[in-house]
Amino acid sequence: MAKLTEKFYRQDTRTVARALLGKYLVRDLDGARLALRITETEAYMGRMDKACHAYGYKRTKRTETLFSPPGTAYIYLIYGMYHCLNFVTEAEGEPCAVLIRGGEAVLGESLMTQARFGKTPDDLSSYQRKNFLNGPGKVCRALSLTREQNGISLLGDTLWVCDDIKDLDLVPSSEDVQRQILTGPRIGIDYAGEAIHFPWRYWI
DNA sequence: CTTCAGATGCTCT
DNA sequence: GAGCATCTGAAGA
Repeated sequence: MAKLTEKFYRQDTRTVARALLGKYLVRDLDGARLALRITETEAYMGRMDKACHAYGYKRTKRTETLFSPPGTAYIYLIYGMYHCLNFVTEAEGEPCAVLIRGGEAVLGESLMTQARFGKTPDDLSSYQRKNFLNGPGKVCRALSLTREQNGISLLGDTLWVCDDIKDLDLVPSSEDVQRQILTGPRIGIDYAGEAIHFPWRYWI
């Protein structure tokens, strides 16, 4: 299994955020395998980024995970009922991360729709189908990720990223080709001062 | 297609 | 006590 290694995550956070686009996020759970193709990410640049939870090396119980080695999953609760999945990046001790904002289901879609709506794929509305994984809370719900998985390693056996769909014994579709990367400001960070406008959101 | 209100609980000041 | 890296269903255009 061609799992991305720590070296991949130990790069500039924006480089990682761009490189993750088109790669496959895999979740193994109770003997089942779920996978999605990553289509949207955001870079959170640590000590000098007012949008980052650990801005100025702020160290609290919640941000402790950001100080873990690159390749660690940082998962936190947001708005009382949703979760956001991040990958810790850069050298250990630099509290930087990439937020996984969106994807496309590749494997285990029916388990994902059950986790999201308690329905089979065929029973989704067209609106639900069209907007299935276009948000960080949706990604976590579909993959059954909560704070219980905060701090797990992406080098382990339950959650990881691979480069190529063939690593999952699946056949590439025309949708899987890498398309042009677009950039823009990050979402939902109105508190972040000048950092509001930094174009550190990436999507394909 | 868009807007809108409401849900819900943890985190840090 | 305030605010939050959000989502959903319902209603309107």
